[in-house]
Amino acid sequence: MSVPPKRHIKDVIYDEYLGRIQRGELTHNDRLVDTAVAAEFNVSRMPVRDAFMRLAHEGYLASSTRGFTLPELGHRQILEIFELRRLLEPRAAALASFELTDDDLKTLERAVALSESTIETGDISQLFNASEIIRRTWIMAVPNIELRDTILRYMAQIQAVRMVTFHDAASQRTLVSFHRQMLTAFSRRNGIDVELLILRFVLAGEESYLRAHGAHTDSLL
Amino acid sequence: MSVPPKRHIKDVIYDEYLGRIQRGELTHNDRLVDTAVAAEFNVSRMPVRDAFMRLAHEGYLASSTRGFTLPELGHRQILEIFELRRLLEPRAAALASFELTDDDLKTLERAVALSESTIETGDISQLFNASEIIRRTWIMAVPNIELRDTILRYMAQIQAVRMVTFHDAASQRTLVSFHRQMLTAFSRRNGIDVELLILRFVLAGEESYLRAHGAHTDSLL
DNA sequence: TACGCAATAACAGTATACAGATTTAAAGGT
DNA sequence: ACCTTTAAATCTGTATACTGTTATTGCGTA
Repeated sequence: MSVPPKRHIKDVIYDEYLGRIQRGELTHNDRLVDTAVAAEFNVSRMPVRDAFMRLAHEGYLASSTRGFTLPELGHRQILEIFELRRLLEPRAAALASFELTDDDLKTLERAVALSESTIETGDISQLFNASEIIRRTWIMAVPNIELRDTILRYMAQIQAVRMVTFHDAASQRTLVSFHRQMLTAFSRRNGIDVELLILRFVLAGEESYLRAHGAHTDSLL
Repeated sequence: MSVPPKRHIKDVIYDEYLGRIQRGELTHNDRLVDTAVAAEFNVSRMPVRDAFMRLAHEGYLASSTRGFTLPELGHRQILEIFELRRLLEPRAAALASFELTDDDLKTLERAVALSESTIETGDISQLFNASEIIRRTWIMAVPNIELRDTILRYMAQIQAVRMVTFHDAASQRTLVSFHRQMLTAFSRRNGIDVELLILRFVLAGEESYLRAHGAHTDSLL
């Protein structure tokens, strides 16, 4: 008989908030307090606490003496993670290129169309969405599970970088152009092209970030 | 006045057991039960539970319905982590090569001498120790903290691989030879040499593992 | 208005208690 | 002896209660 897999409360809460974080539904103003969330779910503080502590240890949340918030990544930390991405993502994407299903490619196609439409509309949040869909689609196709999980771990960095770069028109056009190129490379299941393209993509992201960061810190002087 | 940094019990327990695991002081026969450890430390179950759950989520322990044990890595998982190591460790070691202090190099020198002495004595546990010292020394010198933490996370794989390869005489000699070469490359602070050497080292480890694994599974037929 | 200080509130860490699940042990039947 | 069923022990998940620490608030003072 089909056993309802009896999920633990803490796992339900964990998944729920991991999803919210990864979909960018939380802002830096949100303060998560276990007692409040516990009341919301009609459970005790403990499973919520377990879930939040786990998210904090994994880097998705920052714990303070006053609840949990989104982590504030330092400039240095962001640059360090760019180095990790340069090492991991080209290879991972190349591996994924052989695994993407036709459905995945259709998803990519729709997301790329969405991405390109934002050039006209200037709708940043749609560009956010499109980027996220594209990224998740190929990452989920990475057959090396350990590699995939390692990449998934620095979601917070991706968000932080997007936050500071998406408002720059030049970076925006570059991004959309990369999206189109990714679709092409993935569609051809050309691992070599994908590997090089993703490397260039990460490097371009780093450049955009440095440019935006420089502009921002300059304005503070 | 100097504030004693008031460490939480759960963090003390976490550090204690992380150390024991990383030093290889636990075997697969050991079953860790929070109530038992709690009694040992004269604390309640909760902080011990927090510590063990964290270790489990980080991959250092496997949780079952009956306490925590060392994780049993599958063949596939071990191979996947070898791929991660190929991508990360050459670069990380190259970065570390510029950061190693003279003290670090002295430590490496002693460890390499210890490693070489095991060719005569055949003392496997000493080879274990030497490998661990060498590895930890250069990893701790990696200046990119995110990269370093990522590498430190798959300690369990390292242990598992050592376990199955160290009893093979050929693998043993190869390992000792690599240790000597690492000392040379690190001493010269030659990033290029180090990068290539570590790549070859990881590849050799993978070969040894596959050989040992093949021999083992063959014997089961 | 700005600053320092104490009272207060909010929250995480820890303790204890209990319930649910699962393995091990025991008992009984073939 | 061996399989099946039942009972007991064991351990985790969750709930509730308490404690300690730290941020916040509000008051008094310059």
